[in-house]
Amino acid sequence: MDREEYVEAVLQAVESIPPGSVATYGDIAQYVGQGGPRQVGAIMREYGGGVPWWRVIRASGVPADEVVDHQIELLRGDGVRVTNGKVDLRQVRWDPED
DNA sequence: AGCTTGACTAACT
DNA sequence: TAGTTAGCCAAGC
Repeated sequence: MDREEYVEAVLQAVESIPPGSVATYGDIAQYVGQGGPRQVGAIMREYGGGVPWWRVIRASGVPADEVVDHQIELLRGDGVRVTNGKVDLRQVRWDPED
């Protein structure tokens, strides 16, 4: 699989995250079946502009340091419960089944 | 070919 | 609960 295809796959995965849900970088990597969390993060940095990138957060439930503030707002706008700057993964974690 | 870097993680302390 | 450490994977030099 070429890097370009990998990027597409990741972007697609992110696009398929429904409003009100979030996924971790690791989840995306796992879903795509290739690369790792860091690769996903790198892609979001470059090509994330066209997808709901704010629904992708760290496994700890906290968004990337760069965009914490903005991202939290967007998430809340999606109806995601955010407690003290952290997302409650136990309840809004994305399930590919949906 | 070897080293550095980073929207990451999980395990330890 | 908060810091640190080691592992991770691909890209760029």
